[in-house]
Formats: sequence, C-alpha cells, structure tokens
Amino acid sequence: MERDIEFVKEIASKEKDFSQWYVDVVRKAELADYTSIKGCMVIRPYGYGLWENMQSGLDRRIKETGHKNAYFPLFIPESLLKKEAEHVEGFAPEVAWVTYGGSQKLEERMAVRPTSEAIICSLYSKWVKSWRDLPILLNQWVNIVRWEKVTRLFLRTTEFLWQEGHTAHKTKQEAEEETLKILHQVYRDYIENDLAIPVIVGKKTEKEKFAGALHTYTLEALMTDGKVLQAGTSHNLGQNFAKAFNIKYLDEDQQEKYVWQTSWGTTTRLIGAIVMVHGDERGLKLPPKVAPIQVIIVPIMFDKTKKEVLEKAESIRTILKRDFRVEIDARDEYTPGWKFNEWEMKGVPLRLEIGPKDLASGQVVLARRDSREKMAVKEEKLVETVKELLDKIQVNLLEKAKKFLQENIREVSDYSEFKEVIEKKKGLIKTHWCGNKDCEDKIKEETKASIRCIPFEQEEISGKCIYCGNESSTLVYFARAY
RNA sequence: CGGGGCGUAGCGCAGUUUGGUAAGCGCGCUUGGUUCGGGACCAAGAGGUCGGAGGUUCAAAUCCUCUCGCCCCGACCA
Repeated sequence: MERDIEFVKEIASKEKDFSQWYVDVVRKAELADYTSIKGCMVIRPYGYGLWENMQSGLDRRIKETGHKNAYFPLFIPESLLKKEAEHVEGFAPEVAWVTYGGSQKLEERMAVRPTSEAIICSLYSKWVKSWRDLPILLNQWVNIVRWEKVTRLFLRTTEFLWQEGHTAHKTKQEAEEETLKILHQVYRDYIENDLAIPVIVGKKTEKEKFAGALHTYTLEALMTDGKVLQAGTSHNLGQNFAKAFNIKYLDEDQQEKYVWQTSWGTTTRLIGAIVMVHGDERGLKLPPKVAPIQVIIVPIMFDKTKKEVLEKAESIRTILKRDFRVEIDARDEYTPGWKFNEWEMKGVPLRLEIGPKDLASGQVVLARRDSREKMAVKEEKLVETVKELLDKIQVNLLEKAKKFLQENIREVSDYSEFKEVIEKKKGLIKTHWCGNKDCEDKIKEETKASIRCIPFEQEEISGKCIYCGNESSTLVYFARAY
C-alpha cells in the first residue's frame, strides 16, 4: 500500500505545484477539459453529474424557502444595462456585446448577460403594481458570460453556469431578512452540509461589494493552499435598482412606493472549491452527498470464478441501487489495482471489492476514499454499513476542512507580522480595521490580501487598525483570494 | 492588459543552438493470447507534417514576421 505513491506521477505534486495539481486533477478526473474556444471549458459528464447533484441540493433549499424558478433572456439591450449607473460601471469591462443579427447591424447592441439584474428588473417594473404583488421570489439556473482576461478551469471562465435569485419586497426590513435567509438557511446550509466546506460568513466592505448593491453578504471558504475562495454572495440591493427601473407599487396606505430588492448567486466555481478543499495527492475526494458515483463496485475476476463474481456484483448493485448511486466497473482490460487508483483519483467515496474469497465467506470488502481504510463486511450488513460509511465520510470531510480552517485563522495585531503571515503561512488573518478605504487599498497593494469579510460575530473588544493604528471597533478577515 | 514560460501522435517528452533520410521515445490506443485481491505480460499493428498563417531558402519542426491557445506571476472579477 505504500508503494502506490508512484501512481501519483500522473498528477503534479499538490505540495510543490498546487496550480498544476489542480488542473491535473480536474482534467484527469474528467470533470472538465479545455476547448478550442478561448476561456471556455467543457464540463464533462462526470463533472456535469456532480453539478447536477449540487444543483438538486441547492434547488431544493431555494424552493423550500419559497422561491420559484423562471427563465429570463440571455440578451440584455444596452439601454437596460445602463440604467443603474454603478452597476454598468462595475460590469462594463467584462461584457460581451452582440452587434449583428445575421448580416444586419443591430440598432442597439445587446449584452450577453453578465448577470441579470437589469433584464429582470425591467420585467419586475411591469409586474409590480400593488402591495399584493409582493414579494416576488424568483431564481434562475443559467449560463453567464464575462469576458475575463485570465481564465482557470471552474474558477474563472468566460462562460459559466450559476443560479441567480432575484427578489422584490415591500420593506427594507423584509429585503434584509431575505438576504440573510439566503446566506444562512440556503447557502451556508448547502455548502457546509452537502459540499462539506466550512465557510466564514459576513459582510463585504464597500470596496468589495456588488456593483449597485446597498451591501453584500458573502461566504468565504479556505482552500488547502491557503487562499480563500468566495463561495457565494447575497446582495441587499436596497432601492437602487427599483429607482433606476421604476419598480413601484401602491401600498395599503395609498402611497406609491419603490420596492426593496435582493439578488444572490452561486456558481460552478463551487466545483473548483470541492477540488481544492478536499482533494489530495491521489486526486479528488467527493463528498458523498454530491458524488456522481457513491459506491464503485470492482469485481475481482479470475478465470474460474469470473461468472459467479460478476453475478454477485450485479445482485449487490441491484440492492444498493435502491439507496445509493452505484456502478460496477467490470472492464476486462484493466486490473483491479488500476481500477482502484482510477476511482480514487475520481474521488468516489466508497469502493466495494468482491472476489472469490468474499463469495466463499459471504462478505465484501469496502474501502473508504477519505481514510483509505479497508474492511470486510458481511453481506447482510452491507446496506446499513454503506449508509453509515457514507455518512461518516461526509462528516469526516467537513470536520477535516473545519479543522484546517480553524488552524489557519490567525489573530494578528502587528502589520509586519501581518505581512509575514500572509506571505509565509497564508490562510486568514483576523484583525482590526478602522473602516477607511485608504487602509484597505494600501494593504491590498502591499500584501495582495483583501478584506474577505466583516464577520457577524463581532467580539466586544476594540483594537487598533492593523494599518494606520487608529482606534477600531471592526474585526475583519484578510486573505489572499482566488 | 503587463512580465515570464510553453505549444512536435490521445498524454508526457526528445529533436530546434549548428536548416539537409530524425518524425523519434515512453505511456496510452487497436488486434490476438495469457492475466486480474493496489496501475500485469507477450506478440503484431495503427497513429503526427511539428499550434496556425505568411516569408527566407535548392531545402524549414529548426531561421524571420504575424497570429492563436495554454500555464505561472501581477492588475480585474464569481
């Protein structure tokens, strides 16, 4: 079992070259591949299966909290996009424009949606007349185009998939509650429980907030290379868009009022997070709840016993299929050892080995991807054991990631120490910030670390700004980010 | 978009300095056979015009120009 280190030669060392390791894992595990279109990747069946499972967990939560799915146009006329000034400004550099329809030049060019606030707001203004029309709670699963200069598989591509929720409410209070509900009840619950990724939640600074929002809440996840990835955002749009798009209703008190809005999104980027949070030298480790294959059955096929073993494998599959996503790898051309490595690289949580010896003793062998532990299990206990193990793996992945996160949050109060920690240890730094954008900018400039969020849990202690030394009552997390 | 690196068979690479029977290696792939409890072995095969375009030359993977893409580091973002 120790000599299998050599297998890893197919993927770069995670320790030595994290970026290359990431690309290797994504490609060798067949999650995605490059295409001949600049900045655009293809999500392969295995990766898309993962995305579908991720979608279903999140979609369920979105619906449970009262939202419905809809679909809005891909194209957004320039005039609409321009209505909210801060919003356009924020997205202008990365908008792809359609200027021709067939051979005819368009009167007005159209943006390929970089996000859908503009188009959706234009419709909300039609739909909302009375306080009885509110709230509007919609979500859509769509593709998005942002003309990025630098791309990385899943983390930043020209086209990507996401869900974006857009809601309109009567009161400021209600919109704020919605924003927080999405953050905690939907996103945090989903990311921690389904993806096994612990997050730090909080508010973005003015500098980092969404273009056009009142304020933005965020979920930040720590990757195992010490960099932080924004896992999702939930924006309180206030009345900025309502005013720009004229979304008004007649309230019970006979007054015409602007609605209060929110928007929120998560993307296929989360797939990258799963890779970078759970993966190891041997490849992917998928959380059981979203793994396209939860149990892979590898029959050990000796000539004389092949038939019986395959039959048994098939009957086991039939039993497990009722509760789990399970497949058999009965390919003749690969040896069991090859398959073990292959499926481990692809992150399948549990492997079930069945050979003549097992047949004779009425058992199978189960091997965990997370701990690489192997155990024999009696057939009659199989279903409950598999269930138990998958649950354990799910928990274990989260616990491990939590531990890593905790170990990599450091409280620092001295700027030179700050610089050293960011440079050498990476991870998150918890410290005080005076609230001044100049300090924020300078720190970013000098250390490449940005304020990831202002956590909700503000301790009662005051301190001094890490940069300027002025009194501060705001605790923040700094980190280098993807 | 700035700095650096790289594009030769599906993947990983050699060949480029010194243009000329070097289109070559390993893995993978195909066929047949033996195998199968942690990346099996034997035999026989298929496959590239050297990222693309243009140029220099008797002759270009090799020299020149332009161009496209990818990776890394920065600025921007989910």
